[in-house]
Amino acid sequence: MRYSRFFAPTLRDDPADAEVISHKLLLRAGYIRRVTSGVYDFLPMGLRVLRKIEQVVREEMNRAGAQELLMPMVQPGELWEKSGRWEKYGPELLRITDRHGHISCLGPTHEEVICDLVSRELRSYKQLPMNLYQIQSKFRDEIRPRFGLMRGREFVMKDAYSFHADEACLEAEYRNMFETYKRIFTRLGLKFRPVEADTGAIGGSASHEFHVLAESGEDLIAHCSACEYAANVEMAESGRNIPAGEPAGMAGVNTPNATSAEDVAAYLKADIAQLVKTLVYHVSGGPEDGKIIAACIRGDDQLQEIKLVRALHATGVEMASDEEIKAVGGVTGFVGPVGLSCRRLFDDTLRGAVGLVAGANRRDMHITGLDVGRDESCAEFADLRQTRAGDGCPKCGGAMELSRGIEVGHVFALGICYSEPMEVMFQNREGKRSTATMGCYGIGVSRLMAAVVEQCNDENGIAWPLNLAPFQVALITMSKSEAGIEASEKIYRQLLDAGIEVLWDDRKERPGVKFKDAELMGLPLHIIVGDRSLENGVIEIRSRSGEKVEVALDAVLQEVQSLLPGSGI
RNA sequence: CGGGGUGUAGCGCAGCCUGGUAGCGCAUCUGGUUUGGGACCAGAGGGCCGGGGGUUCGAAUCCCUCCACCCCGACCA
Repeated sequence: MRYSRFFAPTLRDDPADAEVISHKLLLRAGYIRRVTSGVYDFLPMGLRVLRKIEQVVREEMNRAGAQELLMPMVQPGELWEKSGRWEKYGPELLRITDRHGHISCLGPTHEEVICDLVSRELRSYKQLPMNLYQIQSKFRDEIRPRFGLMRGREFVMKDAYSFHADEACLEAEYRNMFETYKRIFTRLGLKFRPVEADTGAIGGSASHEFHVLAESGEDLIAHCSACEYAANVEMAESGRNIPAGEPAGMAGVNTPNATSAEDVAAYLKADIAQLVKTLVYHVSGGPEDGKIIAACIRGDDQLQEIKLVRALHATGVEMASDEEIKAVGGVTGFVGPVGLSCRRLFDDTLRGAVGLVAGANRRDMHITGLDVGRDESCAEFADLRQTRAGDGCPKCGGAMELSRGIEVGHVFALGICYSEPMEVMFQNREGKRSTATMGCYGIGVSRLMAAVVEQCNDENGIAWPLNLAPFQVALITMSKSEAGIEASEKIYRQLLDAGIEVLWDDRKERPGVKFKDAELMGLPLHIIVGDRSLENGVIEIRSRSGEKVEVALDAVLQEVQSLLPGSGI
């Protein structure tokens, strides 16, 4: 491709509305442009990279025995009514009505469509197992799209769905996909970590997320410094960590205007770990739907709401209003477990803890000497706190660490939560009708593009790995001489004939501009044709990372090929 | 939806407080001089100052309202 004809508008300044490095660089280097909130154009360079990522994913999925197909983006509403998700999914599902008044939606995921397809064709256990996948655009009307490709509303996803005659077969495929994902992210050159995860809205039994480690990641993951244990903090089992208080009788104490745990601890000169924070929530979904509950944790801990939701078998929780707190006998700012008229859950850490300080449910009052085991005989305990760095690993006792991650993949063992309502049935070995058991496996392909940039960049721009770069070679012609043009033409032809992707910067620009653009775009190899080296009969070849060699004009192709292992020579 | 912020040329910004009909840098176009790390000189084009309403002789500027975008929280690949 000749740069003079190529549509890759680069920007000198960072766009003001971009926050994270991948968003800034992908905009500046001419890979993407925003169309509307969370929706992007992939310019020619961006599409080239996206296709390369897709190809890695496709090759590994095919190798793992999955089959590619393509399903529609528009899906009929009835299918979602059948699975029960028309009600459950919420406003993230963009619902549309056609001219006939027929209700459809834009697919945020494809369990319904694939189940519908498979249920029509599946007859015998002999057809199983089967793993079908697609690489396709999804639409989720996200509350807050942000960070460019990292959280779009429309995005490219690889989604795979497997069907099995029994649990053991599903487990085998789950492991197969787990290993496949490790291969994919390794081939993409990423530092990543698989972690145990919540199953969330998709549902099912087992689930792992794959996180690319990056400061800009939106997720917090907890991982052991000594063993392999790693989990999303939403999920990570936390150690016991009982505060070391002295037993005492319960007593009331004045704490004027001290509402936060920090204030109370400071006022009473107590260790903040001895405090009990009582958080009051309004529950939605599950057996406690619409009720108010209280959750108690240590003063220096954070409540992990997802854990609370799971403990209640609910779908969500929301901080209760002042009125709701009052209705159960609490006083905002001075809420404590003693005397509340709602269901109360205590974090495991408080089991056996003594000499605690808690709100007294009276203005400007706390109580001291609380002993949950003694004073709350029918207390319920659950793991509610968020894991902190330094906590003991639940598997080996080693120290836990926290890192930020970008979720780029997620595997679920679904069981029959979709196949049952969608009636994906087959005749088993005994001749009986049986429901297929399912797994599903997602990879955020366009998000991966951002994740790679988050890990591969420097002060000059993007630094693509060789196998993902939109062009492997930037041919930079600085010479205006006839010999220089001729040499450039020759190299350009040779590389094209050899199947090497080359962007020939034939623009009438000064050398600095061309270097800056090639570096900003992140092209891995730069071939420089300039009068200075031409006079010595050589051409300069530099890598994006700085190494440089000089070779004779006739040796350029060979040298480039040696630097591009597996480039299709 | 709640909290904070921003909308002025393709990009980055000033002007607004204290109303007088729009400016700077980069980019673009023309001519010239340059040419191994984002050149220089001369000239030029490009703006319903986010939209609507109001106040005023007069609004980018003051008031009301709507919209869009960004950041922090609940969603997820």
